[in-house]
Amino acid sequence: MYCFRTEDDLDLLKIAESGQCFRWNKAEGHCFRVIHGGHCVYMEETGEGEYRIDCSEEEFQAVWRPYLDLDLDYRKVRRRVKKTKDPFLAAACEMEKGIRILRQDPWEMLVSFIISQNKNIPAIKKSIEMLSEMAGERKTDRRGETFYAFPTPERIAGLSGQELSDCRLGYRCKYVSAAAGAVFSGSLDLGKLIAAGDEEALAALKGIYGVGTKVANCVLLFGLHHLNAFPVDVWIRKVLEEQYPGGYPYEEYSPWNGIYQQYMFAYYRNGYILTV
DNA sequence: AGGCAGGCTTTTA
DNA sequence: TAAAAGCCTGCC
Repeated sequence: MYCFRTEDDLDLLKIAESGQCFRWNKAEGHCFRVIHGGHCVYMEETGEGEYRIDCSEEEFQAVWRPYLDLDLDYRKVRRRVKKTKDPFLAAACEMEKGIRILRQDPWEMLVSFIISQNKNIPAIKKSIEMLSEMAGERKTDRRGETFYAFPTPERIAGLSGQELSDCRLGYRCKYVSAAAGAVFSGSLDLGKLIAAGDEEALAALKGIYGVGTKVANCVLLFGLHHLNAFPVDVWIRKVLEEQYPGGYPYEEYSPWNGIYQQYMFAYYRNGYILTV
């Protein structure tokens, strides 16, 4: 059991509902069961700014501290937005503070966001769990409960069309296969894209069959931690049309456009209340 | 060349 | 029945 404090933004519920992660599930009380790679922990906010994770300090430092992106000050990110100049984004930041951009596994994000197209979040989660059960390593968490690690590219590349279809992937089966093949064969090196420039990484991702601009930007932001990536989906498209008819000031918010995107996405989808 | 309509699996509300 | 953190193909 490891406990830590932070004065910075960290709202587990908001993160769980933010749409960037699909393997956070509510356990008892305000506790979340989080699967990340081959790890599974229970996380809980035990008091104002106080948190508890059922792992060793070594595991926290090595795995969960980077995962939660605790070394970036999100208060500082929010403070850049001036209420007088940009009331919509300022309100979004204030309402949705506590969201952070997790450092998730690039491969898992690639598959997850390929699956996400034309699905709602419960359906996305179900497919990911089925895929993990089908091809992921079976493990046991600290409470003795079974969980399945997200499958490797090799294991997914080895699944038959029928097996993928059984995970309710529908027409996305061939996309997932193509991605697994590209990563397993080495023609796509996701690790190398972490340090690559935004444009280069985006182009490499879009080279995969089934990956368009929107999915590629989600992988950039949530899998490769390119915090300036700005996925435009149907919700953000509406935000841009309604709130920024004269254009959105990307330059001004660089290199954190992706973080602001998350605030706006959550704010708008939750039914925003703009108080000027 | 670049833009647009139509189709695609399945689940959810 | 429509919509869901879309993308591909074919047509113009």
